[in-house]
Amino acid sequence: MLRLPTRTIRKSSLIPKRLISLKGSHLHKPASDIFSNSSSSNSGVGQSLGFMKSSQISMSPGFDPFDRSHAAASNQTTQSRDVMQLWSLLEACICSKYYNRAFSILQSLYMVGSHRPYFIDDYNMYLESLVENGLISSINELDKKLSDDLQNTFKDVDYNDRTLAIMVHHALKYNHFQLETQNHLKIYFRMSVRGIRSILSHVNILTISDYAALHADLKMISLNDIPEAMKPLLENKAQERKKLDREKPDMLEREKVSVGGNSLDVDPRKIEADHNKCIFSLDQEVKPLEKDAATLKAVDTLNMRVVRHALLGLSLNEKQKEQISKFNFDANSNLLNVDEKKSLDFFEIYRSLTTEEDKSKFEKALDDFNQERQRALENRATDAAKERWKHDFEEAKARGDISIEKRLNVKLWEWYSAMLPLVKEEVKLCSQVFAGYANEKKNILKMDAKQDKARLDYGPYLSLVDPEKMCVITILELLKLNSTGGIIEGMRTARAVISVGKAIEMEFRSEQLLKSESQAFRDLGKNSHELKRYLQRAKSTFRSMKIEENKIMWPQTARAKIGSILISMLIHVSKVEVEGVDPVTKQKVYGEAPAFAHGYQYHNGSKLGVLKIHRSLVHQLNGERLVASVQPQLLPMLVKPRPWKNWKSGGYYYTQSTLIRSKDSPEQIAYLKAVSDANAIDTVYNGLNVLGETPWTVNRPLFEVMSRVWNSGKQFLDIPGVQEKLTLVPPPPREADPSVHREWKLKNKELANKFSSNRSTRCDSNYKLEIARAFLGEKFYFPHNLDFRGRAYPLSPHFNHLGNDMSRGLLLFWNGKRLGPQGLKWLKVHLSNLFGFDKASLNERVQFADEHVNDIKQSAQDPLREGAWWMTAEKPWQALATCMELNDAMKLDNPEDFISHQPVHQDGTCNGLQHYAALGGDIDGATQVNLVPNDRPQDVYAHVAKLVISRLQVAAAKGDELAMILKDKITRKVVKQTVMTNVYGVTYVGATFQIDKQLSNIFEDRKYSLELSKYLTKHVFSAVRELFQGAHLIQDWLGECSKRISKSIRLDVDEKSFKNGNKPDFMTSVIWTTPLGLPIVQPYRETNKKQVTTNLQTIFISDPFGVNPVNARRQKAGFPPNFIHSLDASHMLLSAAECGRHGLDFASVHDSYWTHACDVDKMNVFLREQFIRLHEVDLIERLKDEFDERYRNYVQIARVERTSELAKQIIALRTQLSKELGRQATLADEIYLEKRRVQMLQSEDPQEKADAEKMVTTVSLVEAIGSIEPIESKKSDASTLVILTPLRLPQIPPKGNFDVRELKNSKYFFS
Amino acid sequence: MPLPIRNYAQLSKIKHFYGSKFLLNEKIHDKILDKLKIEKTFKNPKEMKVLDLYSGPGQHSAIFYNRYKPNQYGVMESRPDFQKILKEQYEGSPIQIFAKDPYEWTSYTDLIDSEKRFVPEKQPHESLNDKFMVIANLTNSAHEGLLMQWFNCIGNTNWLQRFGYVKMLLWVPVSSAIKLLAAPGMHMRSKCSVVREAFTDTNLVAISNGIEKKLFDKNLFESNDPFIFQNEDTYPQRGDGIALLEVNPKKHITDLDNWDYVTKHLLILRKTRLKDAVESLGHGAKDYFSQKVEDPTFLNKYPVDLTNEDFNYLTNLFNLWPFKPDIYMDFIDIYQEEGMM
DNA sequence: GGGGGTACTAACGATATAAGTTTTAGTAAGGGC
DNA sequence: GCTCTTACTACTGACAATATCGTTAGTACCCCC
Repeated sequence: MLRLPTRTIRKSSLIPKRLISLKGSHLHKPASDIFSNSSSSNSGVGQSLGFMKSSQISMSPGFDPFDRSHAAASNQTTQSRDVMQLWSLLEACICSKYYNRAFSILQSLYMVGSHRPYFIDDYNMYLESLVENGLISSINELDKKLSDDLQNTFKDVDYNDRTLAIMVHHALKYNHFQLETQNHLKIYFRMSVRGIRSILSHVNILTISDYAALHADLKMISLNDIPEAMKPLLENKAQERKKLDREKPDMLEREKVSVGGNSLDVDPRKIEADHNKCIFSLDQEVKPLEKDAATLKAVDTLNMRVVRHALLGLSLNEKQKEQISKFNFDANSNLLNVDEKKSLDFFEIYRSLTTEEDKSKFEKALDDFNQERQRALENRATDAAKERWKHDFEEAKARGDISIEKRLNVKLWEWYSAMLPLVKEEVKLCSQVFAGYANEKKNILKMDAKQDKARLDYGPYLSLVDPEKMCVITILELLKLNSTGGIIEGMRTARAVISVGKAIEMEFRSEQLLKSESQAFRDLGKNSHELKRYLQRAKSTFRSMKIEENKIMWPQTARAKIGSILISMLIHVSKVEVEGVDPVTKQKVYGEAPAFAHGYQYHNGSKLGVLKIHRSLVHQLNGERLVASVQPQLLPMLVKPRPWKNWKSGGYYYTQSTLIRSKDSPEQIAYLKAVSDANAIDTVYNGLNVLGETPWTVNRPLFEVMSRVWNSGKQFLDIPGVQEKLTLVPPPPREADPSVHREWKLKNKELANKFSSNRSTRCDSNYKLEIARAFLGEKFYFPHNLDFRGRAYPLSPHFNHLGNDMSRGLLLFWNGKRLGPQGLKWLKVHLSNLFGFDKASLNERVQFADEHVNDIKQSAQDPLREGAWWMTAEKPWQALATCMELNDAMKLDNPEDFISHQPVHQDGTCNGLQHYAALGGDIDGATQVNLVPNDRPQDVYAHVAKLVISRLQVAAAKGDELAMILKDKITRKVVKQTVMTNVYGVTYVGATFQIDKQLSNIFEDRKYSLELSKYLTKHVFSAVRELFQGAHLIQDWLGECSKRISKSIRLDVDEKSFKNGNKPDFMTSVIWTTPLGLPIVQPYRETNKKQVTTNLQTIFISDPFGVNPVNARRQKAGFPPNFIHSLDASHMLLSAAECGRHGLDFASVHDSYWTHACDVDKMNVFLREQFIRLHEVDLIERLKDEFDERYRNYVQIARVERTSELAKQIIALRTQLSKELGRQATLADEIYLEKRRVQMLQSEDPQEKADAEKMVTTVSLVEAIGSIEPIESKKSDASTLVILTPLRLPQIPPKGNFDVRELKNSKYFFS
Repeated sequence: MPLPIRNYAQLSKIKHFYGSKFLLNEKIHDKILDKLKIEKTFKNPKEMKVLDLYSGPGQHSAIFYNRYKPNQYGVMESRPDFQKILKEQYEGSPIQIFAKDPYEWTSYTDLIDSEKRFVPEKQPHESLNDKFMVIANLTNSAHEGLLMQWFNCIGNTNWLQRFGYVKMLLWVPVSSAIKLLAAPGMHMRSKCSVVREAFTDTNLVAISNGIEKKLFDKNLFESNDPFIFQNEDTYPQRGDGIALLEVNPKKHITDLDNWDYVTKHLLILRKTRLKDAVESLGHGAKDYFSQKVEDPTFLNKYPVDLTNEDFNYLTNLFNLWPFKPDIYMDFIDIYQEEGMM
């Protein structure tokens, strides 16, 4: 039973602490005195973990979530949308060099008042482009342009230091030794707004030469003024110059490169040969990306040699040495090991190294090499695909191949070749239209005029990316989308056009980045190796800056439009050979048909636009390896991810990712940005960076087993077998009963569904395997970001440790650690857990493994033997990996000496319930989920099952028939899923369905089993409720809070919200701050989808920048589980950071934490400490305080009886108000008045304040009464009055007296 | 002895009408029957059998029975409040009450084939069955789907339509009547009106007052001369008006699957010239049809203007196309996938 | 020359579509104590 | 008379989309005063 020292008692003991921390006092020492260990030594953050700082920021009066900071320009939706569109169009026009149009867009932007303060950024972008593209031919011209623009056209705008940086950069294009130039420069520096350094900080405008000229030649700036990252480069440049002046550089001299202090002498002739070969191979295989790629290539070539020599300097065996010398270290031609023969197993080499010194040398070299490869990888994908098609095509042509079944790539090349001229023509037409736009339009034919009008819309976007690339992207995207969206042989048009548009945009972005990068660093060519380090650092500074700078996203409509243009061109040109049967002659007929066709399908009476892919092509696609078309942004990384520093800087190098995957919630981003800018969420970044920095590799033996299974094409474990084609049931005769027709339809739907889900899992497995193959022997990383509740996910979606058993089995930690005695034990426990034997004591689990030692051996040695033991595991692939690991270890004389790479998991027992139990203080509940120390793990599910059984027995005794039938059928398994999902707010129906899934195995009759399930669900729910009483009270409280919040109104509400009279749109979403300070905004709002006309059809999409009314239902249903998830996410990040700090490799799947076997004990200590740290504060109470603060002065709508005194007062007030207004007063008026009152109350002016206190509004009347509960009415008829009341949240439910600190010694908390 | 008939005041006391609407004026029912002259089809009404689906309170059933004294008159009603009043009124009378759900196909097979409590006479599909008629009230807007399915059943000659071309008197919402009766070229022309045109001769027998005639084919009111009754004689009074349709099934083509595919798809692009609209029928359809259709002006028509004859013609061509797509693949399987990104 | 009105067009909103029907919550009524 | 249960009807975001039509708002042009 629950003992109830009420929350108030507990609260009083907490008050002093809370008061201090609320004030943000530095005096407050973490309560870590209790644990004198290192866990809270993390300076600064301390006990508050970030919550206080962050929550204060996001509630401060100056913070407006709908301000432009997140890309919206003001709280007026339409305006922000306009700004966004103008921006993206501006960018597109500038990049396409449509400067006239760009200028007129600037003028439009200038008109948007709220945008004014930021306008100069846009102008700078324009100016920079003018300068870079040589459209300004003298210093004076630029001066004149600037003064014209800023003094006349854009009067109210001032330049900033960035503008000046552009001016400086421009001036330095001319001979800077001339006095005039120098004078200009001096003037610019004098004009500086925030000092010379501020001008010079624009490393993405000023080049090294610029810095060099200013510093070395003109002595206008001192070295200290130059940004840190640039200094070494500059110094080097200076030296180089000197050298250049002195003598011609000696090529041979520079072949002496040193790595890690080891000087390597190399035969110069050999290197020269390498060099040539390399250039040759580059020219042959891959077309240079851009004109200055040649320069980069030289660097790479040098780098290659460095890497090779570094590697050869290690103590390796002969075979390895030979492999290394044969391996082509050119990053571009060795993106990934597509061809296994050529590949080098870095992991194998690394593993064979014996000394730490060798290892670290090796890793250094590998990292250098991988830096280049990562760059190439992120930038070369489309070219690579195209080259492959071309290659296959030419090969086929050489062979004289004319077979009907052309190789896929040959076809693709043909389409590409046919499509390219069309695209080029269209691009040309677009630029003609723009030329016309400049000279004022002239009248043409009506049809053309319409088309041209459309071109004005999409033209700027279409001119940004090389037509060749656009063709490739279009083709690849469409192939990739085959059979998505439930369409059997095709895809949804809407998705296709958006995907293509998005892919074009992505390509544009990374191309931009690369282009500006190589531009910025173009003067740094042939340099020594040390410099590369600096260069890399400078580049990454540069990149981060560039990426962050980019706030522009193309509007969905623009994506859709260019996507549809490209797709319709492809539809037009792509043909496949087809065969059919003439229905009359029954002869085979051959012909040609479009490969893609646009059409429609109905679903529930609504139309759906589809792009069908021709059958003959679909067949071919099934056989192909499509790995080539995986976007590099979706692959693991070869180097450590860019660490998270702020909300949009982290992850891949050439692609922007945001900290939170927000699906179109500007509100969420605004909160995130505010706290990120205030550095209030560093704990989050820390945790996330630990996850990203864990190096992984592929488990080769396991891969080989899978590979064999895969190639057999047969179904195996969770890999579905190859399936030829979908065969549907023939239709029943026409006159068959309608029910038969219905059955037939259902049957076919089911078949199709099974087919496509099989296809997609097989396809998905294929992706996984192919990616794994490509990463065999590599060292790689998973960049992570968060979902909106703060849960971490790897960015690379196909292959990662969150994937299914197969993906997980394939992954190993790159780093190895000696097992030691505990490690061996944990490895065995791990195996036992993977078999589902996880509710026994640790010793029993070890014993389990020991008992199966022969099975382990056999599984490891002959995994594909019929009926091998590992296949019977709950998670077979991981079990096999562990068997192999154990087997290898046991081969040693002392298995404890084994260097283990296998991640060992520790899973929370129903983690959601663990958090609930801690929040609610349920002793029973806490015991059941192992928060309380015990000598063996508790099994909640079994316990609930027991409770259910006893309930049923009681009911059965009373003669309840259903109970009698069920009472012997209840097992742990029946209730498991329901108990688990109960925490996540599963609905009654959902739970019934889950239980039915279990019961239908026992009971034949579907209807009957459903009835039983319904009945049983009730009992399971109440059993869980009983066991976790406190937890459920909290769940209810959370639900009630979110319901009230999402039905509340902000005082400065938009008038538009009241367009439905007294039934306003509710705009308030539930927002809270996690213990780590991450603000969570529930993104559940009504979607406002609109039709957008494209070339093919209209598509139905939502505008991501709209601020729509909240979806109260989802807000309510989502909050309790989301809150818990935000806690488990916080716990995970805290644990990650802690593990990282202690040098553990760490990974997590939400509530399953992974580390090396030997570190499990340490990790367990950390994670328990962090859990305690998290829950030491009364989180619920803090949440209520936060809500009270955040939603202070919000009002809600209620109904009271008209006969009540309050109602009479309000009616009187309203009558009076109406009289004053001369019209019927509305709720909006009342809110306005209340807003005035609140504002005046906060006024500095004592008179005003006094007035406000006297002021009476309808809300203040309610406030005076206090509670309206006695007169509140649920009915909505004439007897009730609709009134506004202040938002009040319900009282916090009492808390049980479980003390979370007991957890410290509970070894089964996670196990 | 005639069956008792309750009046409007009595019947409107019923608690729930489940979204259905009924004409509850005895006199008007009589006038409508006068107008219908079902004797023309049922030469000897005393030999006929009538199945009255969703009969509601059964006022019209009793009126019909009193007038024609058919061989068998069954009402099928599943809604408790109606069942209750039917039982009170007609239990033990010649009107048989079947407490089954007319929505369920099994209700019919059970009633007719298993229980054999109501067995209509099967007649060849040549002319209207003169021994069996269906009356139904599908005025609940939720039943519109069922209405359309029943029309499909005429095409498939299954369900009650397996007993021959069975005349149906259907009470439907005015909106459904407009949809079904739309002629080529009209605003509301859609597949279901093509279905009606293809499988039946349908007349508008009676309709609520206050309906704009221009929503119907302009000839319809002249040729059918529907009886116009007052909304006040219906219950519940709120909601849109209702209409009575007389549906007479007729001979039609049997290649329904292809016909269905062609019609359905072409009517999506109802205002796109046929030459372009056909492309949505499959890969390369435009080429095929441009080549096969002989009359060049035909391809310049709009799908919305086509008659059922035209659709039959196109279906025929489609059927002869060697590269036609698999029409049975023309569906979407449930919404799956889409992970997080 | 200016203002007002008209004509045209873009833009937005509404509606129908097909044809097994579908959750889920909230409210009203009814029945049992 | 009260509370609890049941059943019906109201939700509709999964008409998880699109073609078409009608209306409105905006703009340009012309004519008249």
